[in-house]
Amino acid sequence: MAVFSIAPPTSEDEVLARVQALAGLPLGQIAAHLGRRMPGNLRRAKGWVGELLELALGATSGSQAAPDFPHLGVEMKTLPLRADGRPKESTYVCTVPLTGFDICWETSWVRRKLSRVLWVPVEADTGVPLSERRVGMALLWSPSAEEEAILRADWEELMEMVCLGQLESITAHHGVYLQIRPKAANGRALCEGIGTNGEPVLTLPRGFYLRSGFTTTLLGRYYATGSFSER
DNA sequence: AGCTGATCATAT
DNA sequence: ATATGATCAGCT
Repeated sequence: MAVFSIAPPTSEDEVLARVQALAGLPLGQIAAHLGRRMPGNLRRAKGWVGELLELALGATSGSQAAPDFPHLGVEMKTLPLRADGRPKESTYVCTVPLTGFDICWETSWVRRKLSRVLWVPVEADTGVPLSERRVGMALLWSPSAEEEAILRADWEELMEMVCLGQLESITAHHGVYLQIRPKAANGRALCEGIGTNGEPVLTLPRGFYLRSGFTTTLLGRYYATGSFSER
């Protein structure tokens, strides 16, 4: 079957209708419908599930630095779930601007990315074959005032360290909801950062991630007693 | 078992 | 190299 594309949705309601139609479907069925190859596992295809769902929903992805649904300002994130329904991984948000020019939360990349997110839970229990893992009920989310206040505090604390040349002392232990971790092809990948004396240095590229504890709480509000793919 | 640090693939 | 999509795997 040939790969074909699906037109971008024109409203949030359309996004929701499409993603709700996927709820309960196994990834193998979605992949077959879209003519996508099924990897045996995700070891060498870590982004496969996210790319499949982007295609299925009509996201105009690619590697452009834009939301998945640019016209709607909506970002889509898959959320891999353990057998018990809790997210098993943190969620990558965006690259950390290591040259320190992004100093305003209001206009920050993190805030823009997280302003409107379509969370799409997907079964990720390694005991279940990839093709049999099902899509869950999605959640279209914006941070509450309380959530944003904590995200902002995390971001400001972390970015202050970046700007002050304290990058090398930042570990994944910093931050309540947000953390900074390496985000690179490998340990030899380098980019420019700020050294301890303000001088340019080469360092490992980093990314902002949302802790899985945060996304667990997000889902918990909506899936308190519900089943995986039905509300 | 959960978490941190490291890594994999693809497009531009 | 930097953006997109993330998960892997070793250590505590």
